[in-house]
Amino acid sequence: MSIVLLAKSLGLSISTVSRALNGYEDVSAATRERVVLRAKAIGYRPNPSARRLGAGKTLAIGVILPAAGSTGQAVDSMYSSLLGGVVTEIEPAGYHLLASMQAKHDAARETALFENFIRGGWVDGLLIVRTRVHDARLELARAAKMPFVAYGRTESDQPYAWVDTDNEKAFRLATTRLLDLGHRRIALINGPEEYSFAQFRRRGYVRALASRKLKPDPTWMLHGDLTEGAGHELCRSLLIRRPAPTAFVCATDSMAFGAIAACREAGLSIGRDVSVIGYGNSSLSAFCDPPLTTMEHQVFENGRYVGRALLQLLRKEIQPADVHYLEPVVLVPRKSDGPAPQ
Amino acid sequence: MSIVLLAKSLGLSISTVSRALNGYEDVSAATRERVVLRAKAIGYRPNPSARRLGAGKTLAIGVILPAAGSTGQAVDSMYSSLLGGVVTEIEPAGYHLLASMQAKHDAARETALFENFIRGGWVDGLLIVRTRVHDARLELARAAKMPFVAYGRTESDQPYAWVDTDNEKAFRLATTRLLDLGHRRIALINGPEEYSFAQFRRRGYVRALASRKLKPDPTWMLHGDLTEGAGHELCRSLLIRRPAPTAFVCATDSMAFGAIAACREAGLSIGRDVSVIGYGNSSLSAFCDPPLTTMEHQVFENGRYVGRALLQLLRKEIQPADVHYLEPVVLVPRKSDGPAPQ
DNA sequence: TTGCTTGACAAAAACGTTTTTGTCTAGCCC
DNA sequence: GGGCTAGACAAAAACGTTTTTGTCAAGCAA
Repeated sequence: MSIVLLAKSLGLSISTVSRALNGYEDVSAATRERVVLRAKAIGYRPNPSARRLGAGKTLAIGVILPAAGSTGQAVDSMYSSLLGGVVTEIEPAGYHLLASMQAKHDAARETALFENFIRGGWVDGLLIVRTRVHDARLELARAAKMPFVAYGRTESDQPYAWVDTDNEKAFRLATTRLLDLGHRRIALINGPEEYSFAQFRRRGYVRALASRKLKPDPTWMLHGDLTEGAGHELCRSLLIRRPAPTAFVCATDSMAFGAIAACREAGLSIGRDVSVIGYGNSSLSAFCDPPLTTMEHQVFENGRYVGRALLQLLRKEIQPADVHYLEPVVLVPRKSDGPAPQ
Repeated sequence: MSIVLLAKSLGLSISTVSRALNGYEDVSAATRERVVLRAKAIGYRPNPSARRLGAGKTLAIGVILPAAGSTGQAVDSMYSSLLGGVVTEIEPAGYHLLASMQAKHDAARETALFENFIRGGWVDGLLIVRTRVHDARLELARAAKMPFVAYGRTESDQPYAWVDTDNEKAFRLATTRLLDLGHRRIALINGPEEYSFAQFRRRGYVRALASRKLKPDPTWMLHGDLTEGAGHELCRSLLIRRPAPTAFVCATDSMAFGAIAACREAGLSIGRDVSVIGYGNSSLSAFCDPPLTTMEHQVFENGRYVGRALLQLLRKEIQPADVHYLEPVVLVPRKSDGPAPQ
């Protein structure tokens, strides 16, 4: 009954107070000021639930966090920074972030959860993270006319809003660097292949090889979870081949650390006998031994971009097709790679 | 108008339909079943906004994510797993997680944000993370009669619900292990001292020393951000002292990795010349070189515990004083520590 | 029979806003 | 002076539920 009291204390009608507070033009400047002042004075805060019902808006952006790895017991830590960036932008506009989580790596359950999210009227907009090559979520969101921004691209014949890292360029750069160092047997330790980022990375890797007339060997492009364990396992399986790779490009720093462990177990010196490049420029990468050559990835900033884009989409200031932000990628050279051994 | 249509299609009143769906006793079993069936058939989903307004509940749990480090540009990655655990539990009960973020390390702004969260009617309950020794947030939540669970203890004369790790025991175990290995000059590389966990860890360290009649030296207990950079810096400042420490107990694995880097730069062999113990059992700790001796910390599981406690508090099935869960801590011995050098 | 209780449902109020539509006055033009 | 417009505010409807209160018949005891 709060706005009622406020209106009463001002001798105005509820509607005038509401319109004054929401900045409508049909309230005189003097009245508006009086209302705003009094509202502040008595500490009036519009009830969000009532507001939502009245305006038909939820003032919330939804996101479904993907579980990391196959155990489903953790969330990829990258997302906390992404969400931090999003919240930083949407919070001042009065929006909040409604987080759900996908318990397991299960596309069907994920779709159901997603549909509930959309259809249930929980949110005004969506953040779709970790896109797949073919991603049913985009179609669902579109069908429900729910504004969204995808973090990562996907295959779609319709325009849609996306923010992505230039994965292809990143892996082209990394692979080219290794080629320039004289490596010819370069393996790719990639993430799960259903995710678009893995496809882009693979493409970058393949193109770098192709530009030197080298034929990429599919058995040297492996996929696994984005964990140290998977990196370790995949690297090991590559090292026992003859001839073995002399260099590894990894989908994340975590995988790179796993690969490094495997190389070390095989008695190889990192940066001399074998080269490893990671991705993400995690805070650790500068402090490990040897410091990891990796690719810089500004997750927090990307989150901010996503947040701004979502707000503009909600206000219909822009169209989905206007949101195509490809984060430039920078290689951070350190000591985990070096000239190819003879 | 959805429930209206559903009611109409059944020839029942809105109230009966509502009560049937919400499991009230004054609806006959037959009618209830008929309603539930039809609701499912026509895909009826109660509008959350209306529900919130009608019931005076928001069906949301609020959390304010603390920024990591002093830059405020990232969120501590630990929290994504904690939130994952919380969501896993509250989701099936129809609750969602509303996330906000604290842009900078600024207690005043944090309090304002927090108050808005509580007073604004955004949430039914709160998750208060990274508690301080004196934490204004608890008083605010209590004053607003908002149920909450604190992740981490604090100094308070009132009972409150908390879930915490046994930080004291963890650091007692770690320090004792080093003492057993013959170390006498053990330094503590701790987190920011305003946080309660840092106090508990310090206490564990001090008590372990005291139990061997060793007098803890305050200049050997340093505080810093929970980052590799801080761990590196603090460790360096300790290594130039004479006599220098032969062992380091660190507040997080990240700090430990930083400390290890500093030791290596000083030409020390980890596990031989110097011992380092971390905390958190991060996925990396098993794969680094040498594998890191650390303490196991089940963040996801703790999140689940928090989620369950929150639900029970909201349903008033338990009192805040009933929620006192101290996660047992286990030391995971690996290779980053060893006998004290002569 | 009367009165009371109980079971099953319905009517209506309440939740606190926003939005739509309405009213009234003053000013202006012809 | 009549009609029109614009400005400023008010009344009332709408949003879609939940909750409170009401109704009515059947059953039962005295």
